[in-house]
Amino acid sequence: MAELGALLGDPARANMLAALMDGRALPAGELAYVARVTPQTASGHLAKLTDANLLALEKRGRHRYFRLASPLVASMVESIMAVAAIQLPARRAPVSYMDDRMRTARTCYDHTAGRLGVGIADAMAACGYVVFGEDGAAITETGTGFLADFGIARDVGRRSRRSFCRPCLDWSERRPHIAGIVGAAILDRCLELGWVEKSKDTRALAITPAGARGLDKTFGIQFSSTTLPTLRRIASVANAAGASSNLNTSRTSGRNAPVR
Amino acid sequence: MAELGALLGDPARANMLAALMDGRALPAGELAYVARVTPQTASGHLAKLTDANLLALEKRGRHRYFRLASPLVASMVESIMAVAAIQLPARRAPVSYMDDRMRTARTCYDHTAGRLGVGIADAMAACGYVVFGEDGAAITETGTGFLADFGIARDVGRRSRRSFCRPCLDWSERRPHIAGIVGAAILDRCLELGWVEKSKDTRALAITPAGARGLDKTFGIQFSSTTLPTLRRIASVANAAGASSNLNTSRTSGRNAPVR
DNA sequence: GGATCGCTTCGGCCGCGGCCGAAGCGATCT
DNA sequence: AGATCGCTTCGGCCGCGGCCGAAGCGATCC
Repeated sequence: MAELGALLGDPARANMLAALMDGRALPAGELAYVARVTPQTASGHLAKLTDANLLALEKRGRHRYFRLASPLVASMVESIMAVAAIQLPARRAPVSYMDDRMRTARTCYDHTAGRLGVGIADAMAACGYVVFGEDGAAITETGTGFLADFGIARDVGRRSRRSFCRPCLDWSERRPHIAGIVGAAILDRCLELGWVEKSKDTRALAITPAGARGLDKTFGIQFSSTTLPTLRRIASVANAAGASSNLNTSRTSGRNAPVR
Repeated sequence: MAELGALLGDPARANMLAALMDGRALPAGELAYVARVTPQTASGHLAKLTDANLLALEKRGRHRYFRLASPLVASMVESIMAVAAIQLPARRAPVSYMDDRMRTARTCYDHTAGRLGVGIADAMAACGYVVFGEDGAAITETGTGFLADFGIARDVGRRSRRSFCRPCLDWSERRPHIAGIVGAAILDRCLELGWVEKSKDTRALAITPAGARGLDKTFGIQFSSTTLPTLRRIASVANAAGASSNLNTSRTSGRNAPVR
C-alpha cells in the first residue's frame, strides 16, 4: 500500500491520473503536457504507473496511448480526490486551479459532475426522487417515474452487475452527485437530447443553449450564457423546482419515498 | 491529491493507517511500534497525518490517542488496499507479512473480513441470499428471511443513512465480503453469540470452539482447531451448505432472487 | 519532591527519487 | 532514402524528506 501511495504522491503522476479519470486514453505527449514535465520525465512516470498496473498501454502507430487500467483504479483515485477536497482545504484553500468550465460541468468517469451534476442531484433529492445515505443512494418509486418521463427506460441496467445508483462525492462542489447506472443514463440522455456536448480533449461538458433551457425547465438549474454566476444552491433550487415545470408533480418534501 | 498521496506513500504512515482501520484509537507509542520506527520519528508522521485531517487526536492523561478522522478516510484507505491487493501481486507476490490469524478472521472497520468474511459472503451468495454487482450488492428476499433466522432483525438499520449492504474487497482473500449495515449486523451477531472475540490490540478476530461449530452449521465454513488448513472455496462451500443445515431451506442456485 | 514515563522538538546525516540534456530507436511521411 | 516525429533510455545533478540521538516538557507515580 505504501508503494501505491508513493506512486500517487507525485504531483506529475497525480495530474496524469486526474486527466485520465474520464476513462479516455491519452498519448504520452499529452500526459507530459498536463503533468507539466518534459516527455522524458513523463515517460519515466508512465512506465512506473504501467508497471504497477494502474495504467494500461495501447500502442497505435508511433503513439502510445495510456488509460486507467480498471474501474477499480478510477474509484480509488476518486475516493482520494474526495478526501482531498474535504480534508485539506483548511490548510490549502488558496484556489484550485481547476478551470471554470470544468467546475461548471464535466464527466466523472461516465456520469456528470460539477455544478451540473450536483445541481441534478440536489433537485432530485429535494423532490424526493432520490435519497442519499452515508455510503449509498437509491431512486424512490416516484423517482423512477420521473426518470421515465425524462426518457430513461424503467428497466435500464436491470441486468447489469453495476451499482444501480450510488453517490459520488464531487471534489469541486464538495457535495454528492449521482453515479452508477442511473448517473450514466442521465448523462447519456443529456447527450442524446443535445443538452450537453463532450469536449474532445478535456472532461469538460459544454452546455448548449437548448441544454440551458431544458436543464432549467426540468431540474431548475440555471446557467447563464457564457460565464456563469453562482448556481442557486439547494434551498433555492428546491423552491425554484416547485415553481417551474416537471419536478412539481406530486411534490413531496424530504426523504420519505411516496408511492406513485 | 498529490499531497495526500505522498502522505500515504510512506511505509511507516501506511502501517499506522492500516492499524487504525478498525476504528479504534491507539496511543502514539503503539503506532510507533506497528510502524517499526522510533517514537520521535512516529511523532513526526503523526503530526503530518493529523495536520492533513486524516487522523483525529484525543488526549488522555499523558497519552495521546489517534484514530481515523472519518469514515471517508477509512473508505479511501480501503479502496487503496483493494487496488494494492489486486494490482501489485504480479510484481511483488513474495508473501505478505500479514499474520495467519489476521488472514483467518479480522474486523474491517466494523464488519468481518478475511477467510471468515469471504466465507460468509460466498455461502450466502451461493444460496442466493445476497447478490454482488460490480460496485454494489443487495440482500434478496430469501436472504432477509435467512438473516432473520440468524437473529438479525428485519428492520435493522432501516432508518440509517448508511448503505444497507455493500461489497468490500478483501485484500487478503482478493474477493468481496459483505459490508454496510448488514455486514456490521453480522459481526455484531457473531460477537453476541460468542462465536468470535475481538482481540485487544489487533484487528484479528478469534474464533471460539462454539463459533467453529456454529459457523460450520450455519454457513458451511470450517475452521480447524488452531492453525487452519485452506478453507474450502466457493464451489465446495456451496455444496457443503446444501448438505448441512440452515442454508438449504429453499435452496436455489445462483443469482435469481426467489420469492419467499 | 524526585523519578519515571509518554511524547515532542531540534539538528544533522544520508539516500531515494524527480528532473532535464543528450542520445537512441522505431514508425511515418515525402 | 532521408527527414521528422513520438517516445524511451542513459547519466548526472540536486533537493526533499525520512531517520535517529539528544534534549525538553508536561503528566503521573510514589
